[in-house]
Amino acid sequence: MMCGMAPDPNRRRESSRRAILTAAFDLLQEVGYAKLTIEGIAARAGVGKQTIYRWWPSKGIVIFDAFLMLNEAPEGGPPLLPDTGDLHADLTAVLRATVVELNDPRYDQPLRALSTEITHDPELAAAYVERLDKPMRQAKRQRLRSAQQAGQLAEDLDLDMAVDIIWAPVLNRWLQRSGPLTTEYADSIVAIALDGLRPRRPGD
Amino acid sequence: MMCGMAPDPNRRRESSRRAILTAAFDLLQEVGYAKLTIEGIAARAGVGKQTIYRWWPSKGIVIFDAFLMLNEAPEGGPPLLPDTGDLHADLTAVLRATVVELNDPRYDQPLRALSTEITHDPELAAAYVERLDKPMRQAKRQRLRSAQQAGQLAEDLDLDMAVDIIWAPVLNRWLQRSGPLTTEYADSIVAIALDGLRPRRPGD
Amino acid sequence: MMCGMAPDPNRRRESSRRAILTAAFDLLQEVGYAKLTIEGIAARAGVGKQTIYRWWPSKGIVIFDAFLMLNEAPEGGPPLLPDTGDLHADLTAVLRATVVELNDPRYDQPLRALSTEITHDPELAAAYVERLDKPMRQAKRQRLRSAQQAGQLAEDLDLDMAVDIIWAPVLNRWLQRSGPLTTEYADSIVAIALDGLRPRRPGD
Amino acid sequence: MMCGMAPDPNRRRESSRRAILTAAFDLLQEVGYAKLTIEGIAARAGVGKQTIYRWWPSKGIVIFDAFLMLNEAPEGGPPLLPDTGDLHADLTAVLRATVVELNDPRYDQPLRALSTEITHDPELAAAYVERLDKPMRQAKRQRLRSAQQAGQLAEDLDLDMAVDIIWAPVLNRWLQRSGPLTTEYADSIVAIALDGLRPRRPGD
DNA sequence: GCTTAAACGAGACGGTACGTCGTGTCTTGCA
DNA sequence: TGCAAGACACGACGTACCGTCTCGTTTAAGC
Repeated sequence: MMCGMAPDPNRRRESSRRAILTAAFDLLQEVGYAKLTIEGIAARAGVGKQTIYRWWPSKGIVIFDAFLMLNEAPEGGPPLLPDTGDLHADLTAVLRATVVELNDPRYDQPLRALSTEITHDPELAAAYVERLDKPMRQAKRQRLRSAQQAGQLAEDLDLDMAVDIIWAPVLNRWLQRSGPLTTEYADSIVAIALDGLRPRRPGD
Repeated sequence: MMCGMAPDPNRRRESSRRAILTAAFDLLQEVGYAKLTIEGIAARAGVGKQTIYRWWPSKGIVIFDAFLMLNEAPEGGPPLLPDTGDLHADLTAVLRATVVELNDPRYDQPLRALSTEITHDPELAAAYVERLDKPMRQAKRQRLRSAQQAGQLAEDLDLDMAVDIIWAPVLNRWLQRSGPLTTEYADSIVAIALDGLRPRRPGD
Repeated sequence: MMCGMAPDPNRRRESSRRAILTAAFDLLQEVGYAKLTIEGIAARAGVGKQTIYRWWPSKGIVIFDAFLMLNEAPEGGPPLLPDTGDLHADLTAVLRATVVELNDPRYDQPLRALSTEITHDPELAAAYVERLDKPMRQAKRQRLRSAQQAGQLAEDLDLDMAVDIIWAPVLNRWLQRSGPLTTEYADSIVAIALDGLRPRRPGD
Repeated sequence: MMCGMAPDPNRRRESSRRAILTAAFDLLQEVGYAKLTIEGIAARAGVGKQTIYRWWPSKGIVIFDAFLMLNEAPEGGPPLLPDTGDLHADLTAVLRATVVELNDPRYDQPLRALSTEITHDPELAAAYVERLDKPMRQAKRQRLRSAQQAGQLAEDLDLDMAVDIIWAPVLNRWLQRSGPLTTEYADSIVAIALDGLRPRRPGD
C-alpha cells in the first residue's frame, strides 16, 4: 500500500538497461564527467529519457550501476589475490596492477566520475563500500591474513587498516595528481608499509 | 590591438573579490556542491555575473580561491607542526586534528567540492599541490626530517612517501566514507605506519 | 490478408465506450480543453489507453462522439421547433433557448472544445454538419417553411440562409465573447432578421 | 515593490520580437495550429525559448501579437469602408472581400488558430475585441451610419447588431465549413439582411 | 462446458515538447 | 572604465503525454 508506486521490475526491459549503462560508461570516457548528461545517455542508448528516470533516481547511481555491470559480468567466483608465500612480492604485484589500471585512459574518466559521486552522496558511498569495495577488500584481507598466520605480519594487526595503509596512498595520488603514479611508487609504498617508518634493527 | 584584452588587475575591486569568495564558500556549506551556481554566488555576493567571469576562468577556481583566502588570511608565517621530541605523540596529535577538521560540518561540503574539482581538473590539481598542499606537506616533512635526524626514522626513508602513508588513509576514509573517521582511527594509522605491518622483534 | 486487421465491433465492450465518452465530457468541463488528455480520459474511465486508440482515431472524434451520445440518448424522434403560428414569437423562444444553453457552464467548455476540433479538422466538420447540425437545421428549416407557406416569409427566400442569419450572430458572439450574450440580444436579432435593415413602409 | 519582477521593456530586443512573431505566423501556415510549438517558433526565429517565455505569457498571445503586428504595420490611419452611396453594392463588395480573405490559404490556418485561442481564453478575447475587432467594426458601423442618415436604414436600427447579422454568417460558415463559402453566399447574405426575411410590399 | 481468440486493464517504451534553470556573452546605464 | 543589472542564445533539466508495444486477465463466441 504505497503511494508513488514504484515501477514493476518484471516489466523492465533488460536490453534498455544494458544499453543505458553501456552508453553511460562510454560517454564518461569520451566526453568526461562534466559533460555527461542524461539526454546524452538516452540518445546514445537509443532510449527515452523517462526510461532512465523511471529506474534510476540520480545520475550518480547510473554511473555506479555501470561499474556494477562491468564488475559482475566477467566474474567467476569471488576475486582472489595471488599467494606465492612471498608477501612483499605479491603485494607489489597487486599494487602495481592497481597503478596500471588507474593509469588506463579507458578507466580514468569513469573512475573519477564514480569517485565524485561517492564523495557527494552518502547513500551511494554505502552502496559502493558494500558492492564494489567489500569484495576486493575481502580478497586483500584474505591475503594479509594468510601472511599473518605465517607469522609475516604482526599478530595484533588490524587487517583493514593494513589495507588502507597500502592502498590509500595510491588512490590519493591518483585522485589529487599530487605526483606521478608509477609502479616504483607502488613498490616503495609496499616496502615502507611493511617495514614501517622507524629504523629496523639489523637482521630483520 | 584590443582583442581579448585582459582586465587590468589594478582596477579590480577588492571588496567584490572577497564578497564573491565568501559567498562561494558559504553557499557550498548551505546548498552543497551540486547546487552551487555562478548566478547564486553573484546574487549572494551582490555582484554582477560578469565580475565573476572577468576574474575567474571556472567555478572550480573560484572554490579553490575561496580556500586560498581562508588559508592565507590568519597565517603568521609558514605553518609548523609541533615538535616535542616524541614523534608518535606529535603525529597522533596532528592527525587527530586533521580528523576533527574533516568531521567539522562547516568544512565538509566545501572540502568535498574542492576535492571534486581537483579530481577533474589537472590544472587546478597542480595549483592545489603548489599553493595548498605544498606548505602543509613542507611542515609535515619538516617534522619527519627532525625525527629522522634524531634517528627515530629510517635513514633512507623518503619523507614524501611517509607523509602519504600517514595522511592518505584518513583522507580516503573521509572521501569514500568507507568507515567511521575517528581519532582512534588516526591513532592506529600512526602506530601502524611507524612500526610497519611486519612483526617487530621484542625490545623495540 | 491479416495486416492492420480492424477490431471486431461485435466484441466491443459497451460499458467501456460509455465510460470513455462520459469521462471525456466530464473532464472537458472540469479541466478544460487545453488540459484534456487521452491518459486523463483513460484513467478517469478506468480503461487502458489502447482501448481508446483502438476505437477512436483522434481526440477530436472522442469529443464529437461524446456529444453524439448526449444528443442521441434522450431523443424520441427528430427534433421539432414550436409552431404556434406566430413566427416572431416562436423564433424568439427558440433563440433564447439557444442563448441559455450556450450560457450554461456545464456546456461551455465542452462546446468550445467541439467547436475548436471542428474548426481544425475538415472531416470532423463534415461529420458535425451531418450528424449534429443537420437534424437541428432540418427542424429550423421546417418551421421557416411553414411560415413561408403561410406567406409570412418571402417566397423566394433561401431557408438555409435564413437559418444562418438568425443563428450565426448568436454563435459568433458566444465564441468570440464580442459582447454579452443575453436574451435581449436574441430578441433583437430575430426582430432585425425578420424585418431587415432597411426601413419598412408604415403599415407593414 | 513587486515580486515576480516583470522584465524591463526598455531592454527588450526589437529584432527578436519581430523574428518571433514572424516565425509564429509562418509556422502556423506551414505546419498548422496543432503542430505549432514554442520550441519550433524559437528555432525558426533563431531565439532562445526563454526569450519567448519572458515576454509572452502564453502561446495564444504570441499568435495574437503576430496578427497585431501584421495589422498595425501597413496602416495609414483608421480603416474605412467604401461609400459610393449605394449601400447594397458597398456591403456586397466588402463582404466578398472578407470571403476572399477567409479563403486565402495563407490566412486560413493562422486565422483558425487565432479563433481557437480567442474561444478558449477570455482575456485574449477581450484583447481581440479591443485591438483587432473594434477598428474594423468602427469602419463598418461608420458606413452603416452614413446609410442610416441617408434614410437607407431603419432609424432605430442598432448598428452593432446590423454588423453582426451581416458578418457572422460568413464567419460561421468559414469556421464550421457548414457549406461552400462563395461570393454568391456573401451576396445573398447582404440581400437578405437588408430586406429581411419577411416578404416586402411591391414598390420597395 | 470448454476452448480459444479477441478485447481489455495496465503500464513500459521511444519520442516530442513542455516550462524552468543555469551557462557564458553582450549591452545598458550608473558611479 | 569597472561594475550591477539583466537580456540574450543555448543547452540540459525533470515532467507530462503521445501513440505503440507487450503483458496477463477477462469475456464471449464457437466447437
